[in-house]
Amino acid sequence: MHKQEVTIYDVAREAKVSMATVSRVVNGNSNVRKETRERVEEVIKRLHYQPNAVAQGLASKKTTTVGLIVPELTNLYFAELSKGIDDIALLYKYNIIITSIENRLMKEEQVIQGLLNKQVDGVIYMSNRLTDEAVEAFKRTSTPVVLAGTKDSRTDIPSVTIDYKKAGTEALNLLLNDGKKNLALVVGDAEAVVNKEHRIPAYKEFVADHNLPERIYTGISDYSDGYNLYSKLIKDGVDGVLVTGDSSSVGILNSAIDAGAKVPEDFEIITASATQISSVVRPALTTVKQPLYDIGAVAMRMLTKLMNNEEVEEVNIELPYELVKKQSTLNN
Amino acid sequence: MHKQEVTIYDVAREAKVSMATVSRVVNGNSNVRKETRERVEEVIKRLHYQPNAVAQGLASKKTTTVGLIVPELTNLYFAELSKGIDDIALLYKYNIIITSIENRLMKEEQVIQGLLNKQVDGVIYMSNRLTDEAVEAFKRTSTPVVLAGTKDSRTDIPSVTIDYKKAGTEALNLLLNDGKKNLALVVGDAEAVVNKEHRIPAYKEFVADHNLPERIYTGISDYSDGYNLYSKLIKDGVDGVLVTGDSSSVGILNSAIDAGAKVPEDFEIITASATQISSVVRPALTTVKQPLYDIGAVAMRMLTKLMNNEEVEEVNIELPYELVKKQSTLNN
DNA sequence: CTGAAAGCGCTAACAT
DNA sequence: ATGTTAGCGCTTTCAG
Repeated sequence: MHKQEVTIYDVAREAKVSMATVSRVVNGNSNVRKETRERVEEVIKRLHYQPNAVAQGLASKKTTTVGLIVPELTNLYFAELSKGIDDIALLYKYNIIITSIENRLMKEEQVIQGLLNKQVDGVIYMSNRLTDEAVEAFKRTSTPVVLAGTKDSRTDIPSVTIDYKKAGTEALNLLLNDGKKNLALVVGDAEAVVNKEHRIPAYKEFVADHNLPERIYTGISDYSDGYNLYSKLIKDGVDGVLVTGDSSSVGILNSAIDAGAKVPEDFEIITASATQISSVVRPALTTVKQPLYDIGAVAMRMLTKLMNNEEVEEVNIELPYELVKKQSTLNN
Repeated sequence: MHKQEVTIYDVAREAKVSMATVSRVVNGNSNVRKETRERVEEVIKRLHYQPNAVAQGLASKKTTTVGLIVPELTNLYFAELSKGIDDIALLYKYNIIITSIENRLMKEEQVIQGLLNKQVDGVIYMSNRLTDEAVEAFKRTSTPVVLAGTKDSRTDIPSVTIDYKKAGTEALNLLLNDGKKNLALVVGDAEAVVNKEHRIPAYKEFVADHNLPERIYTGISDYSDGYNLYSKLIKDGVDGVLVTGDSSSVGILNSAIDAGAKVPEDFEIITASATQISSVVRPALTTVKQPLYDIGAVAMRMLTKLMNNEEVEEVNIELPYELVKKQSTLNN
């Protein structure tokens, strides 16, 4: 922030009107005579006047900025969500302050507080692990918050998701139909709400219903986690896996290939979150295709309504997903 | 932005000091007696006072916010750069406003102006195509700007990059040493500074020096571009390619595999920007491994110095890269 | 339709 | 070490 050459005051003086009138012109207030407006606009252009958004924010109590909280920047899952958010934000002229919470230099509540101190008009939270502290912080503030790709059972925070439980069950059914009898669930963070309350219960229910052994592997988050897990899966006799993470599913796949396994004949893989990564590997992975872009876009749209105190009929939106059958399953 | 319950004034009254003293405490100014400080801190805690960053910004002319300009959000190349930036930004307590310019709803200069209006303390620009308008905007402002992963010959804007020319030559040499004689260069945006002024000239020089045919394919940006290009490459007799994009190189690879080509025996591929994508495919791609995280981190560090009016010895930094030999080349 | 004036919440001289 | 006093640049009643 450096010297601001031209202020609203300069424009007012030059156009021989008051600051108030310039402000009206800048903000498109209709209560300005045509000639006055044109005169002011001419001066604005001539002087290259640009309003100071910080001063506007202080005076109006609106910053036209929203905060984004994401677990990690280098994850295509969140990047695709963010793109949906970004497009809608642009449409409604909001800027985005993005904060990742992978770096443990700052606690999550501090990150949220920092955003609130910056007076963001709203927040979109995308971490799948909604901590108690975060929930507390969200409850304390009157700033609207929307969860994208995650939900919370403790509260009524608005959210946009898919039906994770149904999607999981559907995927497991595909594996079962392909004749696989030893189905495992591979998850990253077992405490993540979506896993804990949706995917894991869905899996447990499924194997119980079908009299199958229960094999849940947790803490498998990245490529190498997945790669290293494969041998254990084989040792346990697993012949079909539903993997929540994208990179980890690819790790398992490559490990299987390297071990000479035949995918999908001997071993089937389905990933529960499809991004670019899972579509470029060979054999291509069968995936639960979540409408990531749409989840982000709908979440941001909902946030604009909330920030505008508009009526929002449904605050917990579930979007449709698709089970896309590729070559990592037999698809009988 | 909603009702702010507690202001600095409330704290001052409650602690029986002036606003100035509270401000000093909040900002860690040492000119406060220990007991006073503690009393103020107690009140701050008790009242849950949080400074309003917008007001601070207006009064101090510093927003502790930097703007990031990236071509697209869903590209791991930029995500990895951003991660380096983010980590250093966190360290120095800067927030990040991220703006992508893929959406043509707004012209680039408007995006930049928007950032400037928000009074960001600095800008990091990552688009590989630095337009004249952007350069003009950067020249007009006194807000520091650093280019990350790109440079500009028209101006002296600080930048952090690698030696693209040298890296390209080295990669081409590898292909040549493997016995390939019909080497192609596959680029995305031919007008991108890095391509136009570094990679393409390096390639032209190389093929001229070695009496090889010159085959440059431009406009190949994403996976399907790459996938579709392969047949043309084969028709042209190409047996080795250096590909600037990550997704497009994977597209070429998969297309080659699908066509039954033997990689690397019949056809070699090197990608000039390694991200996660190029390492999970099989055969794994030989890559020019750019230190993306470091480029981002160094750029952000440089920006902190610039924002702080500190001395910066070298404003055009080149970081070391590495040619990582994988299975898409013979590596003789 | 336009202007005057009072802030928004905080920082930064300048005094003391 | 602490308080006083101006603003920072803009929006927003409230008059007229």
